[in-house]
Amino acid sequence: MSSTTMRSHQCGELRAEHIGQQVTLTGWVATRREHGEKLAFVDLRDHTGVTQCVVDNTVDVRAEWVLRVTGVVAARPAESVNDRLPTGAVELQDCAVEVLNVAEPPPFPVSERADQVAENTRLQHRYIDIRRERMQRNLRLRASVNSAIRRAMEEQGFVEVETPMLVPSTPEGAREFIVPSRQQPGSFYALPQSPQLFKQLLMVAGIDRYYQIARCLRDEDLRADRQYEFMQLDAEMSFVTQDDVHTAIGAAVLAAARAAGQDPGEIVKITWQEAMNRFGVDKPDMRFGSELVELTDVFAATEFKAFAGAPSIKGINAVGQADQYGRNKLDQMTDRAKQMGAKGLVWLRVAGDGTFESPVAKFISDDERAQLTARLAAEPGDLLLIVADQWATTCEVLGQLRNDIARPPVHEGPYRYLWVIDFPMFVGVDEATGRPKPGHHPFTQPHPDDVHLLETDPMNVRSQAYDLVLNGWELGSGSIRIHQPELQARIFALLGIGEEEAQRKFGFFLNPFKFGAPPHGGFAFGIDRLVAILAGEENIREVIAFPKTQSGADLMTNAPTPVAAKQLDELGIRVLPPKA
RNA sequence: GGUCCCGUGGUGAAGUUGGAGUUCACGCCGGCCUGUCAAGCCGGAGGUCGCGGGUUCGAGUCCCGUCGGGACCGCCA
Repeated sequence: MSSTTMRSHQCGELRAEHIGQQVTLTGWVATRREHGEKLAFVDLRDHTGVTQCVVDNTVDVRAEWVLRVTGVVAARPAESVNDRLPTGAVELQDCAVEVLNVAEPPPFPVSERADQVAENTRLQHRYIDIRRERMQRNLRLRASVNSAIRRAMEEQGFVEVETPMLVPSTPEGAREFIVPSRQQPGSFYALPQSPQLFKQLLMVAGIDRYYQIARCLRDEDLRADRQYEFMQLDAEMSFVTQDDVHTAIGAAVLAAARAAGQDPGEIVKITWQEAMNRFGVDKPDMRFGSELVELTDVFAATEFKAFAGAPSIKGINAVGQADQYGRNKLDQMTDRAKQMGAKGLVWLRVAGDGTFESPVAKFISDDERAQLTARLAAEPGDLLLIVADQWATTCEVLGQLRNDIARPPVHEGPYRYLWVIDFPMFVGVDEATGRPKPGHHPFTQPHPDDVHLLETDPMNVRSQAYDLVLNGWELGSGSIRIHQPELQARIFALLGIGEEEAQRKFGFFLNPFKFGAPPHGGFAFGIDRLVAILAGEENIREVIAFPKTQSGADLMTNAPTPVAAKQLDELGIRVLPPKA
């Protein structure tokens, strides 16, 4: 199957069963070991592995030269068998070497040693970097994941529909990349942040089950888990509840995990409320403990002023970590807590006799200490961290500290998939308008049990929005959408969006809903993030063939570049001089 | 927009209190070598210490700026 006109086998293929066959291999020179005038070993490499070729040392071949070698597969002498190599039982003898191309010495070793090389050097010569086993493994894993997702979606009756890359600019959400129109100078297309509009209209159009492995683009600052362009499994379904969506998307994610050779188990469901209470974040990493513990009632009648009257007091136990955190580190942690909005951070080291070592130990009564010790299961050597504040702040600060202190690296299993459901409909209040701010997008269907609270108690309305989380990474999110114009009007009214504004901003999207929009909902998850975690990589650049740097540059092609004045003229664009 | 870290032959690192571009490993070039597989041995070449300015008798080292790379915050409905 892998043979071509130029080769009979690939470099990782040959085994004892091939002994005696004449074969032709093609590939790159991995290493050359010379032993005098008559003998040299050349390790020939392709993406499948290496094969040792025994050649006459008068043949001049160098690292990364491209060769075609024809020879006879032979057993190695018993003492020369290499157990660390899959092909180590055999070698190619009586070799005829054809140099297909020469090569300059590579700027970095084409091996795992390049893991230590500065990333910009790897990115400048990405075509060499990708020759390495690690990148080959990651890109091929990515292909398997894509393939498994496609298969899982198609088995469930989803239809792949391609949506446009040149779309209207919409004012909401992430910053967009815009593309000037030549035919209408002064007008612009946007590159899609997601196929959101189109996939919902495909439901109106009766596609029923849509999916696409879609490229999405957002002009926001880049991070270890964010690139300008990224791939999503994008899907939408008609006549469903959120459980139907979870089942369908879950099948695709679990199929992807299995394609990566894992046994993913089940996807657990927890509510947003529970996630915040137990883990302090809406994307919990459930691989480790140190969960948040409720302490408000313990300090109901406390003498300690920092805790007295606080609406929410919670704590975590950094088990056995008392020695790890000196005064300096604890001060840094306190600063971090303050940056996140806490008034302070109380830390307590549990001493050998069970008493607390802490600047505030004297304010904590014996009874409070006993209850704290019991609730947090504190043992000598533990470090206890307590925050007292508004419920949301208490949860968020401790959740972040929990991750800082105890979160294992991504490549350490197990893999814990979960759905976080019942997100709040609104998060916070817009300072300028006094209106509630939507938590997801304004087309999200409220929870049916809470619809009656929309006007009277909006901050306690749950939505039918949900996230898929893996080991503390948000893989994606989705929702059941609003398909009823009256309900949509109520939501817009709450957000302070009048009919005219709604028409102007969302008309092209909402008007089609008048023509028979079915109940529908959907989901999208990031394939780059999923593959990174499955590959054990901390950074999505490691699973992207040609990624951009944090400043949005492609170091290999030098994009972005200025363009010719003539090109700008044609588009009716004039570039301002750089700011002084 | 902000905070922090990094920048020394092709690659990775060390470089002390500011005292000659010094050192180590890999790679590269040449030589030796018939069983290596991180081959070995001998020899050699290769640097505007990212760039600019300042302090100083003297700067890889200290200060300011700038460029490039990274982590994070903001941002990502």
